[in-house]
Amino acid sequence: MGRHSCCYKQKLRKGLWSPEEDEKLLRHITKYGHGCWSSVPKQAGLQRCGKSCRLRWINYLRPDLKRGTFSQEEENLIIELHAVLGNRWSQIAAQLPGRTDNEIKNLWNSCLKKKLRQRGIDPVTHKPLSEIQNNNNNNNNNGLEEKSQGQEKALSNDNNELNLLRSESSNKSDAASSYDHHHHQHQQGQGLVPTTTTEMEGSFDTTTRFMANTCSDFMGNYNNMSSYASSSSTVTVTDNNSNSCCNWFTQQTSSRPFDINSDFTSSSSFLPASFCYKQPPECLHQDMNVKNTTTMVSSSSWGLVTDCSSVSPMLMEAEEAKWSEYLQNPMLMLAAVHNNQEIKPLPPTTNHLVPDTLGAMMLPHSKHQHHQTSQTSSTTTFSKDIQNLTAAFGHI
DNA sequence: AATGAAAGCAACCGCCAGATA
DNA sequence: ATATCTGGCGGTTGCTTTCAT
Repeated sequence: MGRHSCCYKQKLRKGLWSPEEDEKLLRHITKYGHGCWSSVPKQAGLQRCGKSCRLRWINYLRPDLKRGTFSQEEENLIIELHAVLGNRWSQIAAQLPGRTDNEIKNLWNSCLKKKLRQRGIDPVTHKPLSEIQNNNNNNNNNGLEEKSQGQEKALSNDNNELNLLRSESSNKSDAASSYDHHHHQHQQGQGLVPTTTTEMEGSFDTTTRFMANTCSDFMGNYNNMSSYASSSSTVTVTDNNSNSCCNWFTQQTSSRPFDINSDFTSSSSFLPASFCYKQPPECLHQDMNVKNTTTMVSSSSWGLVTDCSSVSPMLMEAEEAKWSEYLQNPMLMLAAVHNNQEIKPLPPTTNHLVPDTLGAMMLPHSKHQHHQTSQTSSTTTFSKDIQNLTAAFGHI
């Protein structure tokens, strides 16, 4: 139990991936999709287990990965999300496009925990350390509390942390200012919450920003464009009617063993049609200069031509958000908590949509589609995905 | 320059849940 | 109903790089 059958097989390579292996895997997945991961290594000619291939793709080869150092805003977001979600790294990662759960987990364990302790905040409970010590002194029987550190207790202290984060953000670096500037543009482009623009012009209001981002998530993984906007090669495309928006960007791949960007943009045979667009959809207005003739689209941008107007009221009334939405969009919960709104217990059944940061449309065998499509070939499902994309964009 | 410690990071391990045979 | 397979997640390990002495 616990060990996958593929791991029993002999002669499977372990350890670091070579560039040749990366290229094999990348070529295979971009051409056929991953389909059943257990069959990927055989089809791709790799001496690896499917699990290893999956991990390598998710954590390193995915074309929508951002990489690079985390911005101050990203760190703050992670801290706040951790206060709400605990060690649910995948859910936290879902709120940070281009970041992997592994990356965030590493950051947390190696850096953020330490930072919080230095600020006098317990990284587990998100409470002030002094308070924790007092509790320990007053009540030695705190084992249960430690274990249940849960979210309500963490949330009750969230304001402390928020204040700290806000004060830190008020002294944010130039880079962070740039980040906000771009984010502001993004917000305007989205036309989501009217109050957002005003608030963004003032102090950094995380909750407002989260809500805006959450709206984007809710409408199809179009989220956190600001993180892409921090890239010098970002192209923002907005719809003047404020009902749809788009952010076209080129991938930054400087830290990679080989230049995926150049591969993707210069070698059409290496790239499936759905990955590459020669030009943005005609219905969109391009308001920034394009540095590359070929533009990559983040998988998290799939479905970004959406009508947000139907969602904003829901977000503006977080109290109407059901638990399924809280689970789906933790920022909704965070926003509700910040507004002192009641969060009712989890209903017995939740039938929520789960955002897939990779984009279920792009990769045919996401968790929620896998079993529906497992009977069909990966080629067929990929074709369907392209059809979906065509439907979403009108044309490719 | 050498060396040990610390930090950063990639990858593996073990477990779980859902789907399928 | 049960066993098996598979994808996914969080915890952990171990290697590499950076830093301090």
